[in-house]
Amino acid sequence: MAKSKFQALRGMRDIMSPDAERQRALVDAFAHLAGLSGYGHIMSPIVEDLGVFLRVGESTDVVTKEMYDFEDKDGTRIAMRPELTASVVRAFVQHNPPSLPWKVWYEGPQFRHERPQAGRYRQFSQVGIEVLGSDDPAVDVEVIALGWRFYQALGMNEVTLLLNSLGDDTCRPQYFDALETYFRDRASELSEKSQETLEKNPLRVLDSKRAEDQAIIADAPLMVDFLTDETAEHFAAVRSGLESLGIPYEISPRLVRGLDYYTRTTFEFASTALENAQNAVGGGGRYDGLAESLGGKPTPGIGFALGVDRILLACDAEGVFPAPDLTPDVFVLDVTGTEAATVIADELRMAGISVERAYDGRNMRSQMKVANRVEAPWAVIIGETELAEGNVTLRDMHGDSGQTLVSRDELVATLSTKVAN
RNA sequence: GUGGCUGUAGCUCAGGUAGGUAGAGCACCGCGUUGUGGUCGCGGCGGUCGCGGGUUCAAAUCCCGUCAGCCACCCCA
Repeated sequence: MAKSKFQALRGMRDIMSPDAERQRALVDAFAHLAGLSGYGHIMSPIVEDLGVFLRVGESTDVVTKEMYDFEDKDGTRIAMRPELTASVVRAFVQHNPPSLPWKVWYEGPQFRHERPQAGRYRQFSQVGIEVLGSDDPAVDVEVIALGWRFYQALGMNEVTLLLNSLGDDTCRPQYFDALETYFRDRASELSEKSQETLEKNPLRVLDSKRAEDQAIIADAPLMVDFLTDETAEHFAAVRSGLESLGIPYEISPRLVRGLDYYTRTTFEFASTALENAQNAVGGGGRYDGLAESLGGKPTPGIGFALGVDRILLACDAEGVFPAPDLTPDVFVLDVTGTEAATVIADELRMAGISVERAYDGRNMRSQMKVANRVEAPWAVIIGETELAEGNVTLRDMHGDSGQTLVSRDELVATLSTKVAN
């Protein structure tokens, strides 16, 4: 490593070309799909009042331990968003959109102060959607399908959809109690860590990966056995909808999610191509009580967030969705030392032809080497004799058609045709 | 947050377990071709061996600390 006085903060990194272009292409693909389904783009602030997030996850590490929060210059307690659902719901409550359901998609960085690992960064990026104002199971199906179709659009095949229902206000408390009783009776057999988790939220004990907890978790009561008729019906409608779309899913009765606000339908997308523990490439669910807890009218909501960085890692593992090709159409060389290269490059670019060129008055051999390195299929050579006669030399860098003399007036037209092919 | 592994040129890595003052391949630059690339040949640039301290006549090499990355736990996207 060359010595440099500063480096990016822990868990944060510079995403450079061509990875940055690849990430943008991913977001473009997502925006396209979301647009096809009638979702509008929302760009919300990166920082919010701390309270926006406190309401949504008081028993979660995301909110209690990992949040980047600080006091603003006027004393307000603010936080860099650790997730986007809360921000979007805050925006929904604030603007009270007249026509429901309100459907939005988003993309952007989020911050969590965790110990970094591959696929887990302190600043990470997600794409996602949220729908507020309808609890029609068709909405659940549309949301899940959009996530699924997105992975497909990227070429990913090794994604598993895990599905569960966490119940609603009427049935969840009963399940919660049953689970708490069950775990408390066996607390001594649980790992120390799980005993702590039990105090905060018995549901989350189900998430433990510690070997000593597995036997107890395996026999724990299941939410599905506690669902009210109405909730069970909703869940059945969601499953049936997914089946009619041919979207495969796996019922995962112990799937719980990281944030407290989830109700009824919850789901996670896991990549089987990722071998490490960071194999969840997306997740989401219903949060029918969130709008109300942020001061709005009771409004059902559902959404998901997909981890951009992890998706890209999974794409690498599957060998799909490569970075976009940045090869220029044309490379302009100049040995006259005039402004001709500058002018011609500009003309071509304005005609929609991508152009790279040589700088610093290097000799022709060097310029050709650069043209070769960037793999431009065409080279425009500006020399003394050509320039004097109002011409330019056009060289085919790939094929064997050699090079021809082209009048400067016809260069743009000639190259436009060639590049189009 | 806990434990472990790793950190040498832009990249991938050797050297470290017998301390003696840094190497390879690729990449980059130049020459062979005073206006023509890809191959080949020759030459060159490039590192205070993550950082700080200690032991020693001498440290990339041993010791301590620290920072960063990775792995498991945790958490979750």
